[in-house]
Amino acid sequence: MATETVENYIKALYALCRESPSGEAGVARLAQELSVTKGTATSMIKRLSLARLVKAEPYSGIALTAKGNKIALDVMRRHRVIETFLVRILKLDWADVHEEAERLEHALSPRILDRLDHFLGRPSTDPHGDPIPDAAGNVSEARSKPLAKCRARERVCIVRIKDQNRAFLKFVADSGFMPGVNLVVQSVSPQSASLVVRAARGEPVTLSQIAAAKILVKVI
Amino acid sequence: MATETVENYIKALYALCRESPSGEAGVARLAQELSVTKGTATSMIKRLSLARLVKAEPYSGIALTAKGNKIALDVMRRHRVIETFLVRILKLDWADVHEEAERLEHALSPRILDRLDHFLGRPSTDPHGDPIPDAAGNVSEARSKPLAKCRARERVCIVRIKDQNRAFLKFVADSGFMPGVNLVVQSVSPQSASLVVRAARGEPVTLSQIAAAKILVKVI
DNA sequence: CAAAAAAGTTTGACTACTCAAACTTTAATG
DNA sequence: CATTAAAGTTTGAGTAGTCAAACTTTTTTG
Ligand SMILES: [Mn+2]
Ligand SMILES: [Mn+2]
Ligand SMILES: [Mn+2]
Ligand SMILES: [Mn+2]
Repeated sequence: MATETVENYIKALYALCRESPSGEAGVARLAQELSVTKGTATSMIKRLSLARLVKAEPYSGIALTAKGNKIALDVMRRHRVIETFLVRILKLDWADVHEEAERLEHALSPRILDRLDHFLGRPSTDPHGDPIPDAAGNVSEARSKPLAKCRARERVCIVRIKDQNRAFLKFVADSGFMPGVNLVVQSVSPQSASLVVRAARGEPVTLSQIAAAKILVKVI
Repeated sequence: MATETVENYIKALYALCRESPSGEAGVARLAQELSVTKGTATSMIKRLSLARLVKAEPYSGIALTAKGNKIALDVMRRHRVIETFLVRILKLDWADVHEEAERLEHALSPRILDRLDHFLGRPSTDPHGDPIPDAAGNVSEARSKPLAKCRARERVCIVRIKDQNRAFLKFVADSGFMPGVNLVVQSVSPQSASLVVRAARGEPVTLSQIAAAKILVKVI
């Protein structure tokens, strides 16, 4: 079994590879993500490479192998099932569960994970709208686009918040926004790089492009 | 925060001190309990001593300090709340939950522990009848005696099974015995070091003194 | 009580993980 | 394209935890 540290590196690598156009991660970002020095990250990459969890050439990009990818998906599955449990059953705050799941994700056995998943009714997404991979590692991401790309008068439904930052999640929730909530885009102002949206029975809220880029929606 | 390893040592020390007449633990038993060598245990004791979690003189007994005691009770609280959750909510087998809780007990934050405890209705004992310390570290052990000490025709109620061994728990459960179950002692045979007991609507079961010593009961 | 057994300690070595700091390679930019 | 800046690597050192094996102290027991 991969150690907690290895699982954290693999999960970070997965995310970095996703968001990089080349599909490869770099040591500097990885180190930053995990709050370790570049040297530490380099030596871990060497170990992961030896264990065939990543493919990496010196001074070049890092990519997960199939084995590494499966571990990343397993950890994400545990993380998201736990978040769902914490919010739905234990009524923890939406904004707090990420940190909690960050530790618990390493302590769940396959048996407990499955029971928990079953108890929750096999949820397909977590409280933030992040898709939950199934036990085999299949992820089905719902089609969506950033709210920032929407036009005035569009009617959309929030499907996902792509930021685990507590303050941001707090702000989003306080504005009445959550996956499943319907919005109307009232106006778009490219000059001020912001847009005004309104939930079903809520006040109009102004969002910067940056904030709106982290809210994924589908047209209804 | 104490590491997972330290928590396991402290918890083992707590149990060993309980069951020793002198109230002190020894390195050999500790090492055996944790499946490490005596040398490893010795060096850990030195570290725990430096951290003021135990009091220990070379070649003499080991005792927990107040600080160490509180950690032991915290870990036991987490362990038992988790076991209760696993059995009551996730429907895991009585005999399996100990191993699972052994890992999870190190990953629960105070916040999650409290929510879980609240969700379960602040249980006072775990599925094996072990008392759950409260958040302040108070334990209230129900008055009880070993089934092995009972006389023929006594009517008793099982309050606790003092053995986490899977095979033993399996046997006990298969015999229909659990905390809360009422028993009648049908006969006691000192010669064969065994006794025959019967649950309300169950077959008579023969138990060795050794097995009966691990089943705590109260007279009804 | 002397010899053997058990309990406890020390030493040297190893893995996993980490940092600081010096160093090398690659990328960016005037 | 020469010079910085950024990215990546190496080295030396340190902590946490572990083992094997030699050693010392205490306890048992014939
Ligand atoms: Mn984590
Ligand atoms: Mn999430
Ligand atoms: Mn444990
Ligand atoms: Mn128990």
